[in-house]
Amino acid sequence: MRIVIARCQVDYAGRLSAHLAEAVRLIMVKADGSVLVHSDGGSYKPLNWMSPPCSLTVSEPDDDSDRAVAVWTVRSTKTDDQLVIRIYEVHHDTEHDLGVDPGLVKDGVEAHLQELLAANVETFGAGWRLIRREYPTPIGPVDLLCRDDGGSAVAVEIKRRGEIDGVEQLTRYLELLNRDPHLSPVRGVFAAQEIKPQARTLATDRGITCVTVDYDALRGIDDPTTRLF
Amino acid sequence: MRIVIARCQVDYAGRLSAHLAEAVRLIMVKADGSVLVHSDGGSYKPLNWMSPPCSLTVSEPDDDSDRAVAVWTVRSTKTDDQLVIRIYEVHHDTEHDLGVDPGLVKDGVEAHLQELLAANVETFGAGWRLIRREYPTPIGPVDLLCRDDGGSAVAVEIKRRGEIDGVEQLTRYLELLNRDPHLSPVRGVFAAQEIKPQARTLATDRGITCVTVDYDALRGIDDPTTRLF
DNA sequence: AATTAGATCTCGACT
DNA sequence: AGTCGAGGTCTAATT
Repeated sequence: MRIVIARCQVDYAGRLSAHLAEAVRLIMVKADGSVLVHSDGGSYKPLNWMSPPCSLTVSEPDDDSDRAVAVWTVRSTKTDDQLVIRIYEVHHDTEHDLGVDPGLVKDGVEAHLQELLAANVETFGAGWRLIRREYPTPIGPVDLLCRDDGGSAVAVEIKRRGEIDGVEQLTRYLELLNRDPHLSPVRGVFAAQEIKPQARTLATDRGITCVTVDYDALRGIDDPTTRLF
Repeated sequence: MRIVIARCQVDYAGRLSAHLAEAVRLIMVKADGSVLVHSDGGSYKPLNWMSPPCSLTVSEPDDDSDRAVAVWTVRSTKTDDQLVIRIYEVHHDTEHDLGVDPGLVKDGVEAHLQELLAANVETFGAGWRLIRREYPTPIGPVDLLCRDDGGSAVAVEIKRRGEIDGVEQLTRYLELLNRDPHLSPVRGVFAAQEIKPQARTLATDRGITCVTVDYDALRGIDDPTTRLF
């Protein structure tokens, strides 16, 4: 990885055109040839960048009036996207061998939440039983199909964050499931770590029960010895 | 901006939990306190990060058996998100004053395309007139509502890249607009710089006309003196 | 503050 | 290879 701190001007042309006026920025050139231009603030997103696969060519300015000490042109190999970096003053330029990264390990995503809830359907109520996970319907699988203590079918939609589109999705599933005489009547449960007020209102209005799930507590129930990493 | 190249191990706990095993990585600390951890590949997205506002505290490892030379804890000020970076070996550590960035200037976005097409509806055909931009419907505004040379109403949906969901959106608008006896029959035009084959097929199947727009040419028509930056 | 829609979205899974 | 959905989405405009 090459790290350059330089006064530069950047132009991107591709899916859109974007321009960065002359200023001091960090230019990161990764081992795969990708280039990132960062300012000293903002978000984790670079101001400008080129994704791999791409190639970097260094040249001198065409125009003698151009004060640039170097012009970097980064071209995408797949598309005709192009990033032109005019470098006016180099403050820092180092190269580092980072080696291969073992990569990120994630925990806590929706799939794991579904897994935990499937193994602990009594979270929704005593006497609940799981019919199956990913119960198929013509428009896609329902996260969980259960029977409550009274033997009634319940479709459960699980989200990390419960928003309005999740309620819409569950509503569509319920409409289809209720056409099946073996299941009908099927009611709905909307389960999420956090449910937005608007989503809760819509769900309640449609007779859907909202359940906020404590992920850590649930993981504790599932296996009290489980600890992070 | 502080640039550190170090052998490190990273743990994030917040909306999810994520872990990075020990390896050499770039750690970027921006002026606003935000922290980015990059590997020598992948995309512009860091492996792990903390968005501002947040604070960084440096400590020594609690456990004597921990070989770490330093432990950085980055805490979000707003949420209880936390990033813990255990540093085992520092390869590089420099600080740079970048100053304030003038910021990115974009050109070529959908809004500008809509503006240009509104001013040049004859792009779609001779004799076309604009009824109005952002013509309201109960499910949101249609980009352009026009009348063609024969006086028939035409709804125009504009996208930078025409994909299938854009055709679906236009279809919903057309269904609503055609309920209005003052407008009906209303036909549709799907305009984009680039239209995906699947979107084109669906549009054609529904009697929607596809128009690919040359943004640069259109800008030239609108004002021949206009040049980028 | 909350909501909506776009993003050079990115990223992964699945077909 | 294309399509679909989720994201620690982020971001900005709008209500």
